[in-house]
Amino acid sequence: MSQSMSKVGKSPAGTGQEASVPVPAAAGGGPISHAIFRLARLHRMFAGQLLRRIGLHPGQELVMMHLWELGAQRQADLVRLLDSDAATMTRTVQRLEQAGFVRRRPSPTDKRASLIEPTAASHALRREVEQSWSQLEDLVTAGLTADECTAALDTLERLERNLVQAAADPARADTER
Amino acid sequence: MSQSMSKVGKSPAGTGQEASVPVPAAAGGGPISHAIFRLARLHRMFAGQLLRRIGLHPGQELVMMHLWELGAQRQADLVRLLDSDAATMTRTVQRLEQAGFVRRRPSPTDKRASLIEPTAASHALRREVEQSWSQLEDLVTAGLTADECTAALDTLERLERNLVQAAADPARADTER
DNA sequence: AGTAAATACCTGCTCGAACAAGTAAACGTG
DNA sequence: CACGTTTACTTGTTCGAGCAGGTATTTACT
Repeated sequence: MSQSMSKVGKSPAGTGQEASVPVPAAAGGGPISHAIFRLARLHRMFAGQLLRRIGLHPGQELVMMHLWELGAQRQADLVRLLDSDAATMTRTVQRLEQAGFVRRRPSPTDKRASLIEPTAASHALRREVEQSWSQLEDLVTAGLTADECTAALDTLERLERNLVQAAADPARADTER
Repeated sequence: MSQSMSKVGKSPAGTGQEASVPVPAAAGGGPISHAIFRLARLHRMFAGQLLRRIGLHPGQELVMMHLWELGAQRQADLVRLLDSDAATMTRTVQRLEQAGFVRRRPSPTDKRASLIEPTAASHALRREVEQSWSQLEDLVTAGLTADECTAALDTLERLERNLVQAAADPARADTER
């Protein structure tokens, strides 16, 4: 957390013009991009903060949530579920295993794969993780009405959709149809 | 990029109900948080994609932009400007130096500090970096009217402000006044 | 059956992010 | 001037993320 948490309340209060946190200058081009960047940073920081108390590192909680909800999964399934990377998943699972939150069992049908399942010990964390998530949600949506939340969600998803589409398009645009 | 870019267009087209990308399940609690998470991920992915072609790693471009705009800075100033970490900055600067985009000069007034300045070689990148930023901005705001952009920016900043405040508050709430 | 291609994982490497310590220089105050 | 504190940076470690191979298996096709 180092910096961020301590010196976040910048504005000398009065100008009423500056945004809220860092980059007063170089952000000129790409205000939205920059806002996404800052929001994401703060968000990750808080999530990390919350998770740290539980004993998980950011990212691991997503794996656990999926395992708790869907039961044993192969790593490849987790990769697809989290839209993550096979290499990252290998190491994340190794660490979760070493931490005792997860266990590996060879797949009965595929000698290449192994099934990852949550341990009994991990279930003790579930409530805390879910609580942290809703706590984070409360923080970020503080002072927003239900309607405003919906609107915010729409906005976020709209931006997301743009990027998703941009990720799919580039090749097409003429192959498209 | 691995996964994300390739299998991003999920929905079998027709249900019209599912959001757009990963986590169909475990996201229940904290829809906004989750949306922020996904958007940030995609956004970082694109930024990384763009920067990679230029020869910079995500994060380094921000340092360079500040240096180009403000001229030589001490590491401590960069840390404050980017709201980053001193340790991270040390290594980022080392890598930028090694890559030839930055040079160190001992501060004339403070033997502890060194001034970081952009090299001539780095200036060749400036245009490309700025172009990439606006390209990313275009992608993310595709199909949005100016008003919608403003609204989106407001939303993002609203959420950001909530987190900023939450970072400042915890101790207070009674000390507040 | 026999071979080429796709899959499931693993390992090594670079990088940013964050925490913990540690060193050296600059300050502040008595 | 001496003493304690703050400041500027460095180094070491863990972790997620992403890229580039590398090895068993499984599958698809001829």
